[in-house]
Amino acid sequence: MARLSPIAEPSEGVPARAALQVQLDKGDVIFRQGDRADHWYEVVSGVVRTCRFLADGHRQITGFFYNGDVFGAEARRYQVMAEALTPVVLLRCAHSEGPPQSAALSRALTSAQDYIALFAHRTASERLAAFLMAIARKPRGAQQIELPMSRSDIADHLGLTIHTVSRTMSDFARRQIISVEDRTHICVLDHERLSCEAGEL
Amino acid sequence: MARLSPIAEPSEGVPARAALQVQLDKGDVIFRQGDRADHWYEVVSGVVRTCRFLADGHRQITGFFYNGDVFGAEARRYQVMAEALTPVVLLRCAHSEGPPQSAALSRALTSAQDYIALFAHRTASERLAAFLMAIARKPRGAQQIELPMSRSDIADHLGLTIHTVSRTMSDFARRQIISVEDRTHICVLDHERLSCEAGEL
DNA sequence: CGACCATTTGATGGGCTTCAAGAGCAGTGG
DNA sequence: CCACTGCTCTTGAAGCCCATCAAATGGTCG
Repeated sequence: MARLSPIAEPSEGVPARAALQVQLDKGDVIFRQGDRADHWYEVVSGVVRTCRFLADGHRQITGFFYNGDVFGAEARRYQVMAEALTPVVLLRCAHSEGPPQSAALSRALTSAQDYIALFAHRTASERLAAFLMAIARKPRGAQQIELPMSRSDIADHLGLTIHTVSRTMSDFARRQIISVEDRTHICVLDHERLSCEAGEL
Repeated sequence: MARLSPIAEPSEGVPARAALQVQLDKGDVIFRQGDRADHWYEVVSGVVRTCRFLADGHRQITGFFYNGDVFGAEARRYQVMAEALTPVVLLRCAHSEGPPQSAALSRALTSAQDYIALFAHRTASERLAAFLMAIARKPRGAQQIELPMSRSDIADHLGLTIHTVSRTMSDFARRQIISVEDRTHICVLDHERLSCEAGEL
């Protein structure tokens, strides 16, 4: 599963320190909920998802991580499980070599708070639109965006059912806000109306 | 408004450093959303609430903080506003004297994730029950719990309306799970059924 | 008392979940 | 090549939960 390459140079912002470049296949588990949190990661390429399982058995996808994103910056134990959604290349940094930068932690905290805002008092349309816009910002600016995650992943991320996600996606397509090429590729046809749907008036 | 006392000793876990003890009245603003985050705080006594305003004008109460809780550990700028819900005594630590412990940050991150879990796929009963149980754990173990926050605060914290909060509270009382003494005091009559309502089967 | 505010309670409607079924697609094997 | 299987995704119909609209109650303060 994991192929390790020798020492690699971490990206800017991260002080020089031992960082191992790790290569993983689609579906590989990076760490599990409850494991001792002895490393934190930065995505070089590919997409990672983190999720946790709730008391009632529901799955909560807490985030999708792209190039440059940091995850697993918890202290002590991981609060979530991390999996490779596509083949990925990661930089792995040991906590022993210094705590995860408080910069990384507070970035995580900020995104957690943004994520909370997504839930409160927001309709399915608002959630999905906000999600699509966030994804659209991620890679290059092309209006064609790739959704490496399943509908089920999106639903578990947005706190909806796959039915509602699918219905809302179809609704956006019907109204020419997006067009659905296939399951994993959509085009944003009208950024303005999409951001309007997201509630950013 | 703020009465500052000389140097005080921070609580365990926090290395010796300059910490100012601050005393505030009910309603005082501790910091505002967007302010430069130059201090972080630990509650000595009283209750603090943090909130942010969303694009649509809605208010989101992101947390209530009791004795020993840390808030305002953001880097750069505060993401939320903090207010004294009751008269409070706080320890105030400057960021300049070292970053907020990554311990404090990751505690904040953990509680943010717990908070997210509260939102996803949970009914009004589950949310309110979980909230009441969290509050009940906060001070001493007495079954009488105090709610220094208004129904509106609770609603904005749980992503519900005051109507639903009130209705659900009445429903719990009708079913003898809690009893409502007055607006700010309730008793938990049946912890087991309350935790059951919270979804912790 | 009377004004004001927070809270409670009732009635109605809308949005999302749930239940149910069908469509599209990859893999397997005859 | 084509059934057959299993999966994800889509779509339709019905019901429930919560927001909304509306009004009554209770407490505080002048």
